Amino acid sequence: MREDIGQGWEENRLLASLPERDRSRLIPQLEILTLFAKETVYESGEEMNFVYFPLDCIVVLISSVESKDTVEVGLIGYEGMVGAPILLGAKHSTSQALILVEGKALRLPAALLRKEAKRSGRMRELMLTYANALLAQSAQLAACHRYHTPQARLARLLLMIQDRMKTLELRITQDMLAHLLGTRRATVTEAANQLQDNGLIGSVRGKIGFLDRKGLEAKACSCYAIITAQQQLISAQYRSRFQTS
Amino acid sequence: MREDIGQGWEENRLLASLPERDRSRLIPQLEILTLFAKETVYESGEEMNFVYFPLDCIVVLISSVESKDTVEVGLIGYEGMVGAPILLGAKHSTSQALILVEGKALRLPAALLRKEAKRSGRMRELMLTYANALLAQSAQLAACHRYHTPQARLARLLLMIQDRMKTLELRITQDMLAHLLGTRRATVTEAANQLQDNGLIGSVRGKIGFLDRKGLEAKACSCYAIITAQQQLISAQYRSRFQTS
DNA sequence: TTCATAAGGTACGGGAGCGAACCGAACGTA
DNA sequence: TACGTTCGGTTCGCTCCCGTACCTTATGAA
Repeated sequence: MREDIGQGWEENRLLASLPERDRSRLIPQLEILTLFAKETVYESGEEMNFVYFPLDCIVVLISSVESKDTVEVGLIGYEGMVGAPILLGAKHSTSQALILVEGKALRLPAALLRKEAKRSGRMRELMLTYANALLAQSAQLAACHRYHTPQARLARLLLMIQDRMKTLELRITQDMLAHLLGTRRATVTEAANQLQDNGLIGSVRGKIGFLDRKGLEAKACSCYAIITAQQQLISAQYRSRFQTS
Repeated sequence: MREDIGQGWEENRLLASLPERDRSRLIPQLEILTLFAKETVYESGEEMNFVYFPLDCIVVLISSVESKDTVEVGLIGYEGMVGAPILLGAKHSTSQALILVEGKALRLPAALLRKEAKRSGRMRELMLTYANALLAQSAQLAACHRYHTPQARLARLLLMIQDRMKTLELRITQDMLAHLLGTRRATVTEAANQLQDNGLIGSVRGKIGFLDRKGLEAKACSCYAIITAQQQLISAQYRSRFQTS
């Protein structure tokens, strides 16, 4: 019953939802580390050597058609893991994984994940369920980026980020937001200023403060509710299946 | 060594790639049926009671934000299966699955798939690998729909469809193509006429004929090559892992 | 043959977002 | 304090695509 207290696994919902037996076998193999904003976890096409369980950092999955033409296709925080496709037999990442918000994460060598997933059916099922959430998210975002206004998408994205943060201040540049939304920076500026004029956010150089969550939800497109509902459905599956937490 | 000849499983690459033992257990449980164009296999949010292995039909996965605002997020033919998320623990479909091209498919009750997947690690791995291809496809299409011109996307889509057909004549309306590309029908008309003027396709009421494949590839966006390469990588994994076919 | 319907062609105004560029201000680093 | 760099605000013309609408023609059932 060794615990390695302070590792912080309780902060990650996937790890916290693991059956006690599986988790205690996993924990000693986990390495805690700090991930810094704008660092790349996986380059597109690159081999995935580790999986990461975010504790308080946020990672975004990015798909691109040219080096500068990019869009967000997934957002990952403490509720999930980076590298889920490894469980699907993938060796190489098909998208870029970028640190959006600095913070800590636990990482595990891909080979060990494969071994443990083979051993424990429950652990495998749990993580596959999360992979399903990623798939649903990607599909929804495809439609979102196609149809919704920059402002609605910005509001949605900010809400999704905020859900994965503990503070009310987000360190991010409009340039980065533009890459995630697949628009120009100037478009983000306009959208952000509108939100600010409505008192929903406070936007200053390199930072965005959350002022009025309800108001943001009103401005956000329906995709926010859809994606959030899907993720909560997943969480419910965690609990109902494993009776943990 | 019963064979149930004529079931047609050889036509589906996933089934054909299964280890002989797994396949022979699966085949007696498969039911062959004809799927008709414009039929819905799964409605979005609906329970998935069966998985389908297309033989010569083509199914498209559609994501939507409003009933009329839709985009294609995945295309499935004889190389894959409809309902892969069931393997990820999903009960309900998160996207609509629509028959794009009429044809035959083999279907299997979801419960039986779960049972067989639990029994055979190889079968599970094979199908998860395909799920990974779907994930990659969805992500790539998100960027594609955001950045590429209607004409390039139309060419890409037509090529992807043609890859899954045996004939050179596709029965499809421009209205349907518009739904898949997430544009107006009028936009499809213009794009299709341009392709026709270049002698790449023959477009008549409700039908499109493929005239110049190389030419189409030249007009298609890079996403065609990217998605195709990913799918072929998957196929390579089938073979290398299971030494079948 | 008739007729309703489905499918495609075309046109028009309009607006949203693009690309590019420039400027000023804030930041941090020496 | 000074300076280079990063970041945000703003502008310009422009283009592509949208929404809408109307018309013609093919299709197939009555």
